[in-house]
Amino acid sequence: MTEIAEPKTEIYDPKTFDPKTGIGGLVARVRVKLFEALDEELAPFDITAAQYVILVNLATGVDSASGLCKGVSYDPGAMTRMIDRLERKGLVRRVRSPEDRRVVNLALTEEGKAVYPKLVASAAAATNRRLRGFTKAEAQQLERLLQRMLAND
Amino acid sequence: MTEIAEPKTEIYDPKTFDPKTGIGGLVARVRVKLFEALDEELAPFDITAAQYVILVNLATGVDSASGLCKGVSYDPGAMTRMIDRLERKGLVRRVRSPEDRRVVNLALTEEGKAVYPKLVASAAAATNRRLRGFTKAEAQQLERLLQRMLAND
DNA sequence: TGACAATTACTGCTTAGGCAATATAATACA
DNA sequence: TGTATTATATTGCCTAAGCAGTAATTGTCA
Repeated sequence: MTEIAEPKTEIYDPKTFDPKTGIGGLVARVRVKLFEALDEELAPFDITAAQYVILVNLATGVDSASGLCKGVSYDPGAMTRMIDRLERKGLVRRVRSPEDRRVVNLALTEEGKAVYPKLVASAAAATNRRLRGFTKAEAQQLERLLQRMLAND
Repeated sequence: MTEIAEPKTEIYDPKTFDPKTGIGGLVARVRVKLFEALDEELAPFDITAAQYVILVNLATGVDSASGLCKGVSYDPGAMTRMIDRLERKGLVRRVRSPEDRRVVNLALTEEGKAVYPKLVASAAAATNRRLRGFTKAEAQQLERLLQRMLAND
């Protein structure tokens, strides 16, 4: 019987796997801490971490609701309401696209563009707080490892 | 003027910080992917990833609602209802504590104990899927880096 | 002892995301 | 051309988490 060479990818043995210290649990807890720190830094601007993520995407090229949904794995319905909130705050503008009349083009307003750099600086500060004690090389290595996990699709 | 020696911990420069590739965004997206994989693996058992986390804590020593809240950074009200759901499913049992009559002691039912190992194996499989291409050493290094981020309080 | 504070669990209210159904517009193609 | 399929955005409904307020119990300490 010819066996296909199966790559050895069993990092965790299901028999001995410790769910408390597994990477899943760690990632979840780190994410909570990072979002807490970010919400704290952004509170003076009355912006939540979730809203900040949307603004980042709009500031860096994404210009439609469907593009946002794909970029941040968000439900279209939730996205509509998220944009409602950002529009009410005067940070985002909706403009029906002339080329494709199904799409609503999104863009930061002048006010949105004005606060954006401050939000980014706050995010950097929040991240730095959590990375206390890290060298730059360690932070970059962490980035690379996480990017490889993301790439596994 | 005497300056206090400030440790150099500025991993990210607020001026040049790229929010798209920052560790915060990466962690958030990796977490989404891990939870998707976990939900998928747990679907046959009709258990969500969030419920699984609670069961893990109950199986590994935590025995009260307040203990759970501390362990998983969860709101007490949300926890009450989470336990309601697990109790309805017959996986968890509430017993008023005789020592401290404020607390409700929690424990896995026989049925809960019976499925638990299968859930853990599913979680290991879900994690392994995301770690395809990783060596064991790389996975352990990722664990260490995440643990250090958690320890920064 | 007795008054006050802290802890634990719970309930109502609000906010917000996921899913399904819908309307509109664009695209494919027979 | 006309019809079916796909894409985009929106709305309603359901679920679930956070927050504030409450009741019961325990701890503190003057």
